[in-house]
Amino acid sequence: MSVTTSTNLDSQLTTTWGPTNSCSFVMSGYTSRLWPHESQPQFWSKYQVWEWLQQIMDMHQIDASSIPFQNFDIDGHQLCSLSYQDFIRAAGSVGPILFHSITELKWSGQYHVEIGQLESKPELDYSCPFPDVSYPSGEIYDPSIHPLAPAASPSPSSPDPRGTHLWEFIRDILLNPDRNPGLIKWEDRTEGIFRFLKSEAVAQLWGKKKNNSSMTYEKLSRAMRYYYKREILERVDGRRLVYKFGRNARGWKESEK
DNA sequence: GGCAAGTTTCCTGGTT
DNA sequence: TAACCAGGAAACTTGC
Repeated sequence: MSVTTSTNLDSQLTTTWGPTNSCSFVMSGYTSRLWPHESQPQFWSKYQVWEWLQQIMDMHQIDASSIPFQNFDIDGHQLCSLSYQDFIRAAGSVGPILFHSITELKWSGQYHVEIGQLESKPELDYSCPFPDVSYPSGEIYDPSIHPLAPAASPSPSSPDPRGTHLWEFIRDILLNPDRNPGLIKWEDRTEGIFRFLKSEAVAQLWGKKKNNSSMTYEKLSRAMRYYYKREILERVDGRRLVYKFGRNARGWKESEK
């Protein structure tokens, strides 16, 4: 049995980078480690469900790879309709934790409805950092075409009119933190130093973009290392999962925005 | 079809 | 021991 409407990576990515809620991200400000209790989980988007999962993983220090996120390619309404057994089936030993969390949130949301007299649907309340940006429904977000990111600059040696190179893909994730749910983060923004937080997740995203479901971080990192020679990346010795943009990488500096 | 660029895949060996 | 890093070699994909 699967609680997911689709278990393929496509759906997972739609969840991660999906257009529908690309701007609806109050939750990106999760710095307090709280999701908006005002936002009833019934109204969550797929993206928000995914973020909630990430937060649970973080809070309980559970390895994100220990549950199949694609099993949660569902929106808040569907999530709330899952039974305890459904959670067990979908997330194994993590299921009870998820069930407990969502139950609490449902009660919390119900309480807010009662006292708040259905003030407004949370989805309508989301601020959008990119008000001019909209994505056609059903289209997977491609960070390389986001207006905030400089147009994917041609690679130093040859332009690729079709799309993004790996380093541009990485750069564009970094430049769009609201769509970067803890995958990669800047270590030193001014120096161009960044670190992979979820290396395998990034690899899967890259694999999705290249239509290659067997992509792994091992392979991705090999491609990254080829950039050293071309000075698109520089080595950062002694630090795992840490890379630095080199002199031939374009478009990552704030001054270049 | 040939070529080049940019990966992708596999591998061995070293480091953390 | 696992995960990651480094880099060689060959194969593959794509555009020209």
